[in-house]
Amino acid sequence: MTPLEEAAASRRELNKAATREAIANAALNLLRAKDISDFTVDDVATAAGVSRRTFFNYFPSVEAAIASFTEGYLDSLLAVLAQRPIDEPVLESAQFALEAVGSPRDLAVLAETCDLTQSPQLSRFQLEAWDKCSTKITAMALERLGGAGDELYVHALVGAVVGGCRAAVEVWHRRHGSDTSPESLDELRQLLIDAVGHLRRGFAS
Amino acid sequence: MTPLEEAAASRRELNKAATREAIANAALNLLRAKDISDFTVDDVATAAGVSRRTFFNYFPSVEAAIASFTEGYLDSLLAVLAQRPIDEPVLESAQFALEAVGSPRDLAVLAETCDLTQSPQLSRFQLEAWDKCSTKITAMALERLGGAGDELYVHALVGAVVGGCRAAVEVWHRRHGSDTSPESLDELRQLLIDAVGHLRRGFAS
DNA sequence: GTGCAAGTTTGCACGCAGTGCAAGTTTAAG
DNA sequence: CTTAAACTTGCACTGCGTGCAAACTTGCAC
Repeated sequence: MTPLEEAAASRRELNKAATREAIANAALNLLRAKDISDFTVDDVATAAGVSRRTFFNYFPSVEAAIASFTEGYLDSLLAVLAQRPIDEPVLESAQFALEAVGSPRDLAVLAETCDLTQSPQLSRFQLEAWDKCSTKITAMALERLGGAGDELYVHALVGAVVGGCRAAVEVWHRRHGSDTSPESLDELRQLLIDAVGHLRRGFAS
Repeated sequence: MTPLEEAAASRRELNKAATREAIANAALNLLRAKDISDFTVDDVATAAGVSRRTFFNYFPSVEAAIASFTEGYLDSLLAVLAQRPIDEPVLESAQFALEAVGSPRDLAVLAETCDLTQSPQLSRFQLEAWDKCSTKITAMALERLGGAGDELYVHALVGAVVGGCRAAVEVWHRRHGSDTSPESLDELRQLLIDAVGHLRRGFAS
């Protein structure tokens, strides 16, 4: 276990991470089986092998547990983005990150949870995940520019990119529904890149 | 009362609309006075002069009542958009709508609720309001094009526009905080238009 | 008007969400 | 081994959101 990649790998941290994952997975599995309104926090906690109270030590609601997968994917995307050279145009960096992001597994879970998002409340948590991502990217971009860039320009650019990506996911979902086969996921990735491509090209219509 | 503007103005409809407004205003007034976690649905209902149960006949939560103002503003924007000529470029239509939208009152309330949005849950409902707006605009655009336009292109364009507008509101809020004076609101409107302007111009950096 | 049908408000009751608290259990470190 | 800090758990309590049925209001026809 390389200390650089698995920082802070004390037993405590490992246990916490494992518990968190167990809870999130338990929630996802239950959501796969039935509607979110047909099971309770108690059910998730029991399935994860922890008490109801412990569940709330990790997530404020079932919805938050589910949305943690979306957050995870977007955070890994952010990590790629953070390592791009400073002088690379932002939209190129975005396309690179979308292309590069790790195992198809992350993208697959994003796609699946997207399909499983039926309830309004869960939908709100998913929106929040995207919004948190926008905030982080904007902060990163502003920090990199060090006060050189126009505030509105940067915020609007990031907002547009993230908005475009959300649109791409929605288009994919309309077309493929719950199909998370590798080919389907390839198209999702392509749609994401194309959406950013439209931004690069500008909207002339 | 012109039947064209105030459609379905039966006594029933009027009463319902009045009650709805009373509840939303009661919620907003309470939020002005204290943190959202420091009052309950009961408080809002009492302030609005209805029973707790009736509150829930109109809104599923206090947050939804507050977010109804944002929805109202965005819907009025949508109404302007719907009346633009079909051949006008979308981004020009958007700028026109942002410029034209009615009384500064609507914009003022949007700005104020934005400043009052501290709690994560309220924030989620606000995000939902913007997202509903995206969905409606996209549906309108697709219907207008009648299958002629590229699905991804339209979705991405709308997503980018709405994302950019949200960014503009955030920038304004960072700069002006809770200042909803006419001059401040003028700058908000200008930021919104400039954000769409950046999209028209394309992001070249 | 009278009366009826449809829509609206309200109280009641129930299960569940989310949180503070304090007592128990596990881990890290001297 | 001991001790402090971190983590888990049970308990209790407030408030949310909803189904239901009884009142009440409105619209419409006779």
